[in-house]
Amino acid sequence: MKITAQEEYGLRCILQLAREQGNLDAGGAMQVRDIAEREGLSVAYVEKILWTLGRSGIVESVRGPKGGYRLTRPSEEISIGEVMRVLGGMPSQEEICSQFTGNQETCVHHDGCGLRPVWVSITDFVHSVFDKIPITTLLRQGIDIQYVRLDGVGRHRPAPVPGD
Amino acid sequence: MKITAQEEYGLRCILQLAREQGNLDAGGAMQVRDIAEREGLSVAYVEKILWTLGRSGIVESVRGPKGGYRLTRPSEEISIGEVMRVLGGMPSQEEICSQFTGNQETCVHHDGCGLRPVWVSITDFVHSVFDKIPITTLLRQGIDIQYVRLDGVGRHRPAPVPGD
DNA sequence: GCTAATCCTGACAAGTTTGTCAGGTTCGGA
DNA sequence: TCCGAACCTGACAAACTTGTCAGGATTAGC
Repeated sequence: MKITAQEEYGLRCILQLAREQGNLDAGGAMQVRDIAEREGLSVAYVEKILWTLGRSGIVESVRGPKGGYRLTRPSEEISIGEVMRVLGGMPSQEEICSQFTGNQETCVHHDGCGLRPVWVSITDFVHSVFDKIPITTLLRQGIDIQYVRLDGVGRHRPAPVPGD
Repeated sequence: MKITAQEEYGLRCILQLAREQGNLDAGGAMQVRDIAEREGLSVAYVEKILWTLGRSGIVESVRGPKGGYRLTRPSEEISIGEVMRVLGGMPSQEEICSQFTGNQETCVHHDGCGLRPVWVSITDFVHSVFDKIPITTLLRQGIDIQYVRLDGVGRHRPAPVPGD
């Protein structure tokens, strides 16, 4: 399970915008050059990444001199899962079933898990977790496992929930 | 975030071994050819994957005629995270910090999250989740999100748990 | 101790991802 | 109105991943 370079850098760029969001005037934007400099990336590469993010509506551009990029929504409302999906790392359900079927035309898991490849199980799961985590979590602390209750994972019957 | 082909196929091979585990005599093993056939993969490729798994002690080989592969431990004791790490998709902590630093020599996150790239936060998190899920979960049902209680992820204070 | 079945392993071609380049388009301000 | 700062975008070389190939090493059974 790998984070692609685009995901890493895309998230970093988004985090730069999130940090700056409070400092900007209404209508203000952050320049690609500044982001590139702070992250140690080339301007061309940051442009490419921001273009991808822009196409899907997470960030928007302001053209012309004094232009740049900014988030379209408050950073608290953007989830890690959303950003990762946009950056191409997380394939959608439809794409999944056409991959990883080996040499045969149809999925070969005759019994047990039916047609679902392992892929789907794991990706589904990761999706549902990261869709619930806002990017601001990464600004503060990384993702703290202590806030995820893992009781019952991998068992058939949910373990009793200790009175919270 | 991508599952690599090796992870997908490696997990499938392990699951084949796990399914067969009960049917085998003590000392018995499953042949590469059978696994390859059931998964629709080439024998050569399955050999390569099993060799990787063998090197790290998750499976072991029996050479000669009637040889093959088998798990070294009961399948309930093998976690998805362990298998994924072995198959090369999940880099260890040490490897992580030497990657993804952009064009500069040192990590450029001056403030906020210190030296940790986004990479580390997310990978740490995924590790700690998958290390708790045995591979047998994939045999039964995929990973059922309903058994993972996500309340509070990404918030500072855990949300109340609704009565089960 | 042969033989054949089976695992073992390094080298390599094809495909994908990564990051750069070069040239375009838009638009605020002198 | 024109200039230059800044975003926009397709094409491409380098690096990595994937899956195959060919030949080698081990050992059960005769």
